[in-house]
This record gives sequence, C-alpha cells and structure tokens, in this order.
Amino acid sequence: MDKSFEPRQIESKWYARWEASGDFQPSGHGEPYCILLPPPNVTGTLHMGHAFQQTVMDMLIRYQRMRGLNTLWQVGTDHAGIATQKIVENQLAAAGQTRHDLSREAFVERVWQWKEESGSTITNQMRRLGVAADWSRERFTMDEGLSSAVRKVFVEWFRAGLIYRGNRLVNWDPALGTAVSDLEVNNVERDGHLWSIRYYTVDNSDSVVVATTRPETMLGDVAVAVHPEDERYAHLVGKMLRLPLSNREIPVIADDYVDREFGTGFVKITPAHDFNDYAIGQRHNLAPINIFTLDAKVNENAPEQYRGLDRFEARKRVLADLETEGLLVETKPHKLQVPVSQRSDAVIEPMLTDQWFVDLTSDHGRKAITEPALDAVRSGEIKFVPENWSTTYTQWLENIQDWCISRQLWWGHRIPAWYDEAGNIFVGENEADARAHAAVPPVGALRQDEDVLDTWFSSALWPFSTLGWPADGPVKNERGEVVADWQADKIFLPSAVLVTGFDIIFFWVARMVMATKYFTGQVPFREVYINAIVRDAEGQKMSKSKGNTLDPLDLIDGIELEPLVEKSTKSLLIPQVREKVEKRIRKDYPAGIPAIGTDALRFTFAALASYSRTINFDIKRAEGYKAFCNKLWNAARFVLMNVENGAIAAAGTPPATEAERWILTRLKQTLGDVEQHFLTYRFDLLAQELYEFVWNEYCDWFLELSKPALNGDDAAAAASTRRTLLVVLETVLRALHPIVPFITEEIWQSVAPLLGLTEAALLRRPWPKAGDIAADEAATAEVEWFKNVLSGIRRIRSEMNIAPGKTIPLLLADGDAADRARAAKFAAQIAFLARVDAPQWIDAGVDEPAAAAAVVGSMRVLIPLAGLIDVGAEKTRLGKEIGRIEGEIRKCEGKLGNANFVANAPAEVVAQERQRIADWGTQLSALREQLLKLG
RNA sequence: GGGUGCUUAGCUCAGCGGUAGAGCACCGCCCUUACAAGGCGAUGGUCGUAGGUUCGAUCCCUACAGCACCCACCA
Repeated sequence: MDKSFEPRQIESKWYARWEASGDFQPSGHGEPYCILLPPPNVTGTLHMGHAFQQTVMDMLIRYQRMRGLNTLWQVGTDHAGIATQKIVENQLAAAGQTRHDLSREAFVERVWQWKEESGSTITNQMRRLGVAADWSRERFTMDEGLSSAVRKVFVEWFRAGLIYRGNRLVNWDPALGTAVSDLEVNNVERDGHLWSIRYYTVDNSDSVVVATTRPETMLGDVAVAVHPEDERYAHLVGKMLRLPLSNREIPVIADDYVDREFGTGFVKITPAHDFNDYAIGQRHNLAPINIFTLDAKVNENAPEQYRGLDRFEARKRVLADLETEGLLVETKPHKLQVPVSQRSDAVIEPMLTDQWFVDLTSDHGRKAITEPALDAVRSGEIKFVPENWSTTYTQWLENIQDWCISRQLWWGHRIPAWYDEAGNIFVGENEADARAHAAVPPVGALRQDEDVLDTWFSSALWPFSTLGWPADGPVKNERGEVVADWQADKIFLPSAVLVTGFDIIFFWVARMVMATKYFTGQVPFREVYINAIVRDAEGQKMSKSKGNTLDPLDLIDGIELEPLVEKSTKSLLIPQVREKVEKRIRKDYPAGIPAIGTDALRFTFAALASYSRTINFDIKRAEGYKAFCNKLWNAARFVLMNVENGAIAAAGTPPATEAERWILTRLKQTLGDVEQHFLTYRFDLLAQELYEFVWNEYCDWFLELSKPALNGDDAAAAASTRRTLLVVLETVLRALHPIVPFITEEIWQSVAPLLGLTEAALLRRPWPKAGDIAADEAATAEVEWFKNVLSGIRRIRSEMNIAPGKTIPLLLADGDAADRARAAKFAAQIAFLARVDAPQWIDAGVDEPAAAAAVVGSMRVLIPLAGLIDVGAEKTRLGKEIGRIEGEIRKCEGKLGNANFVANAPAEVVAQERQRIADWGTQLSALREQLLKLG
C-alpha cells in the first residue's frame, strides 16, 4: 500500500469495476428492498443536496445488500418541463430567437438534442459519489414506457370522472405564459401601497371609499362589497355606483368575507384577477371581466387609453387619472404578500383560462384519491422519519385544492385529449382510442390539445411506472435492453424507504401516494426519511444568487482559488453582489478548496445526518473526516506490515491475549450499536460510533498494545495477535463500507487474501453481525485497568515536563492481589508504551522515595522524583485532584443523605451511588497518603 | 392566522430523567520506524429565561424571549 491515502487514485479505479460486475443490480434472492431515487432534472448538475441525499440512499442500499437482501436502487432522470424548456429557450434567445420562430416539432426536437448532450452530466456525477445504483434500469420520465404510463393514468382518471377540464381562475405566470400550480407560487412580502379610491353612487348623492393594493384591477371591478352587518354602510347595499375611469355601473353588495376593521370597510370586487373576488363573484352571480392579455397587458375590455399597457404601467396611469379626477383619497405605504412564480420570479396574475384538473375535493375525488392518501399515513402504513412530518403531510391533504395539471408549454407529455370542430372533448391513449370511446360522434377533424402535463404528473407514477407498469411483459429502452418487467418487478413495490427533502412532500411524496394507491392498491413506500437541507457553514441557504453554493465535485477533487471565484461569480449580474461574493470567497478559501475525496465527503454527510432539519456544511468538518480516512489507511498499513512477515494463527484459534479479547468485545458492542443506528436512520451516531472505535479504540489502544505482543517472545501470542489485527480490521471495513466505499474496498482487497477470503468485492461480503463475536467482559476490566495506569503515568510525564523519550523508573504501592496480577500481565506493555523500566512493587512499611503519583483504585503508581520532579508542583497537582474528588464525594453524600432519594430512587441507582462514593473514597485516601509522604 | 422546529464548550452539533459529550478551533510538550492529515496532555459549559412535576431536570410540563422554516384569500 502507498505511504499515504490518495483518494483520487483509489476512486478512479473502483467504480467502473463495480458497475461492470453487476453487483449493483438486484441479486435475485433474498427479501426485496427497493429505494427510489428522486429523479433529478435531466439537465441538472449535482448539488450538495443531491450528494447528501444520495449518500444516505447509498449507505442504506449497500448495507441491505450486504445483509443479503434483494436490493434495487431505481435511478433515472426527470424531464423537468419548465426548467429544461427554459434552458433551450435561453439558447434560442442568445441567437435572437424565441421558440415560436421554430415549429413545435422542431423546438421539441431541439430539446431532445440538448437532453442527449447534457443528460448524462448528473448521472456521471453520481457515479463519482460511488452510488451503488442499478444503471441498467435507468429511466427517463419521457421515455416511451413512462409516457405510456402517463397516458394510461390520464385516460383512466378522466374516464373515472377524476380529471376534468374547466375555465377556472388559475395562477398564471405571464413571463412563461403558462399556468402553474399553487405549489409553484411563493408569497413574498414586499413594500407596496394601500390606495383609497372614491366611487360615487350613480346619482352622485353618496360615495364609498375602497382600499386596494392593486388599483389597476379596478378596470375589471364588478361590484363593491361591505360586510352584511356593517351598520355604517347598510343603507348603501343594493345601490349602484359609477366605476371611475370605466364609467360602468356596479352594485354595492353585502358579503361576510369583508373585514370591517380593515381599510375603509369597502372592498372592490375583481373576480377575474383575484381568487377571493372570484369566489364572491360566484356567490353573487357577477360575471367576471378579464382585463389582461396572457402577457399581462391591459386588453380590450378596458377603456381605450389603457389598452396595451403593461399591468404596472397601467397602475401608474390609473393612479394619475384618479388623482386628476380628485378620486384618489389616500396613499399610504403598506406591506403585502405578492405571489411570485417560483420558476420565473414574475408576479403571478390570477387569470381565467381553460385548464385540466385532477379532482381532489369533490366527494368523488376525495373518496377515490385524497382519502386513501391520507389513510396511508394515518394508519401508519407509511411512516415518516422524523415522525412529525406526517403532520405536515396530513394537514396539507386536509386542505388540498384540485390539482391544475395542464401547462402551456411545449416540452412535456402532451395531454391525450382531442377536440372536434364543435369543441367536444375526446380523451384516449391516442386519437383512435379517443374516437373509439367517443360519447358523441366527432364533428369534422380532431385536433390534439396543445398543452402538456405538469412535470409532477409523471413523477407521481415513478414508483410503479419504472417497474414496467402498465406493460404486461418486458419493457425495453431505446437501445433495446430490458429495463423492467412489471410481472417480475412488482416485488419491489412498495419500496422500502423514500429518501427525500421536505420541500417536495407536497409536490411529489403526496402525489406518489395518491397515484400509486389508486393504480396499484399499494403504498409506494413504507417509510419516508426526510433528509435535512444542506446549508453553508453560516447556516445560510445555498443559492447561486448568493454565490455561496459548494459543488460537491469541488470538494472531492479540490479547486484552486481563481477558478472557484470565477465559477461562483459568473452568473451574478449585479456588480455589488459579485464583489461581495468574491471578497467572501477570497476570505473563506484563501488557498482554494482542498481535495478531500469522495469518502471523506460521504463520511461528513453521514456524520451530519441527525434528525435536525438543516445541516450546516462546514468544510473544516470534512477535512477532519479526511484525516479519519488517512488514519484508517495508516492503520491498515501497520497491520499489513506486521502481518505479512509472520505466522497468522489459524481461524478458530481462541485469542491469546487480554488485548485481543478486549478489542473483540468492543467490536461486538460497536456493531450492535451500528445495527441500531441503521434501523433508526441515525447516520450521525453510526458514523461517530465507527469513528470512535477505529480511532480511539483500535488505533489508539489495540494497535499500540499489539506492538509488544508482535515483537515479544511468545510466538503463539504474536500469531494470535496478527489474526485479531486482521479480523478486526476486515470486520470494521465491512461495517464502514456503506459510508466510505472506496477506501474500504481498496484496503480490503489487500486484507482479504490474508484471511483466505475469496469474494471478488467487499460488497459481496456478509454484513458483520455482533452476535458472531464473543464478548469477554473480564478482559474489558483488565484493559481498562491498564489504560488507567498508562494515562496516569502519561499525565505525570506531561505535567511534570519529563522528556517523552526518556525512560524512567516506575514503582507500584498498595493495591490488592488483582493489581499485582494485572501489573505482571501487562508489564511489557506498560514498559513499552509508558517508556518506563519494569515496574517494582514497594512493600508496605518500607521507606519509599519521594515520587509523583497517580492512583488507580487503591494502587499508587509512583514516578520517583530523583531530580525529575518539582515537589511543590506535584503537591499542587495532588491538591487539585484531591479537591476534585472531594467535590464528587460531596455530591454523592448529598444524594445519599437525602432520605427521599434512598427511599424513592430505584435500588440500582442507590447502589451505584454507594459504589461511586466507595471508589472515590479509595482514591481519596490513596491521594492523601501520597500527599503526606511528600511531607 | 394555523403549523413545525431550534436555543448545550469560541464555532458546528450529539445527548434527553440519575457522574455534561464529539469534531473543529485554542494552549503546552513531542518529527517516538502505521499515521505531523500524527502522538501525549491541558483549558473551556450554573445545557435561552421563569415557574412547575419529581427523591433527582440539560432532558418531562407550562409560560415567556429570541431565531428559523412551512402553510394560509385580509383588500
């Protein structure tokens, strides 16, 4: 093995071999265990969130694979309608074109081309992470198989009366020219104004003052509303008002939606551009007046002078005109929630358009789709981890709206609906099917609906569409390879656990439950592990506009300062932001980002994966775990160097030394805990457990303890120690493999032959079970004793400034028979590791030299002063220790002196307290005796 | 307005009813042949505040404060 750990070399070597070996595909035996990859955008690149999430999935898959389960990690990519279409549109824009300059077919063809060119970027990046995913079954949400699933679901839901088309007020993104769902709209608080405007009655005898944040919408007003019980204005209800600027007559109506306390108590009603007003309009039978075109300019329903103006321009004009007419009563600053499109940042305009919806709210829709999805979680059939996310899920479904599934885009699954010349709708998997199911004979030619489906519609089918549904037989990809076969593959439904972010519980998780329940009768997964959101070291959300994103590949490979600055600032358009980001990067990463390797990155993710909902990614922490990898590497080097040239005890030989029995006992405990942490998804505790075992037990103590054994005269002990060194290493490599696959594989390949192991790869080894290892509690006590003696001596050496290389004498006093036996047993180890001469016992009553002391139980461990030690300093040291122990004893006495404690606390707690006070007492008297001896 | 979290060492976080822990940072001594990406040792916390339950509270309950996030139609 190389002298130091070089992640780059190791990583480049293994992935291709693993993938080619077929070990990432289902083994075909054992209990099925499936994980669905949340399909990333096909044109996307790997970000920290992906890397974190995928590390979690990979740990689970590798673990279960080693446990002998029939594992499938189903991977694939999502066509990501809007995002992908926008990328290609931007390319066109750079050439001064829009998609409308191309035909629809040509545009879509161009998007496919782009997908072919860049679609494998993210999957190749995933490979760098080492994911044990089954690439032979990779799917794309727009491939033929998945598209046929989409068509079938649409048609079946339509025929079941669960999908309908209607002219409804929807969230319209005027920049993208499409409807978007409620979920794709963010409400952003902005500084605006509240304007008060006077409307006169038609006879000019009276007037009302309405308050609005959007004065331009008054062009579409159809009424003014007051609260039915508002006595101030009761006399106005039913009167007609003259709408300023438009000169239309509109009624004053009473509706209890109005809040009497807010504004003036009058609300203008614009049903075509406000969701509340729409509802009020319906209640009062008022026809909405749409005043905007689809790109949010004033249309022909408004007075001539405003037509063609953008809505924000129109606002200015309206205000100016009102001012002129003396109708603008008041203007005051006002904070308001503005609906903004997630995709384009454009302000959403509620717009009346024809759209397709999935019915989730009528009795029929609730019974067929919504309720089963709620029941799946309420009944515990699906469990969230952490558990409280089920509240989020449940509450959303309880207040759900119908799902608007049509999008006015070109890239996506075209809606399988056709219209005849009379406007009748025909739905079917294709035109012929639509005709065949026609309720009325079509009039003239059929033309297909122009719209495509919401991207999440196809994602909702992912749990079963990827397994081959609805085809009866094998499904092939475009290269003719079989990627799924529903009859055989439905064993992977339900999948075991879905690992995903809370931000798509509504978008994706809930909708998968709805669709999967409806079409397969099964839940899509048994558990949903909601992973934390990765933020930067300061807890800020990572975003390109803040320039604080980290590219997982930059952490793996490292990046120089200048390229990092360039990369982080290139998409920042505002110079001030750019400057700020550059400054921060130069400060945070003066030497760029060091290469930490995939394993260290993965270990970091594991170590950060507690149940907390955000994790702050600190590169310092990652560097620490790279050090851990290096430690493991060097420990392996030590073992190999010491094992290769000596006899290794045969398998089954009982361990010869206390140290071996102790490390095996600790290994057993560690494995038991690791098992538990896998069950509860506590990867942080799991990582910590293994970290501590490797570093603080195996390296710090066992490797050190093995040195005297390896170099000693006892050949049997040496051979046995060699075996144990190897066995523990090999076992711990197996336990670590799900977290750090590359380094463990690399080391394991060298270790395996020495143990006669014949598997081709570490992933094929069985998961190490605690139950297979024998515990020896007595050995633990022995080694703990030894560690106490050694720590005592080291403390003296350090605090008394005794040169580390200097061999010094060691005396032992008092103690009992057990201490004598142990001292004899560990004599060589003590001498070697503490750099002391062979320990000498001092008999009671014999004069002893002045010495510095440590106390282990009732035994005093003495380093004679003889010019080495400052008596004053030693007295101070002892005094301090005595003070500390007296404090502990006082605490114990306090408890035991409390009659209520003794009466009420469990017996073992009281006994433990008595034991403690006795132990402290023993130490205290030894220390006091020592202080006396120093005079 | 409804909901969900968080507040523990300088920083990032575990612990969650019975002796306050880790990583990183900091301090001292060491290039001791696995490892200076290292070794040995030391320092550092009245566990947000106030009550309550309990023999005992960082942990459970209540209130308060601060900080996040999600959902929602106040013009």
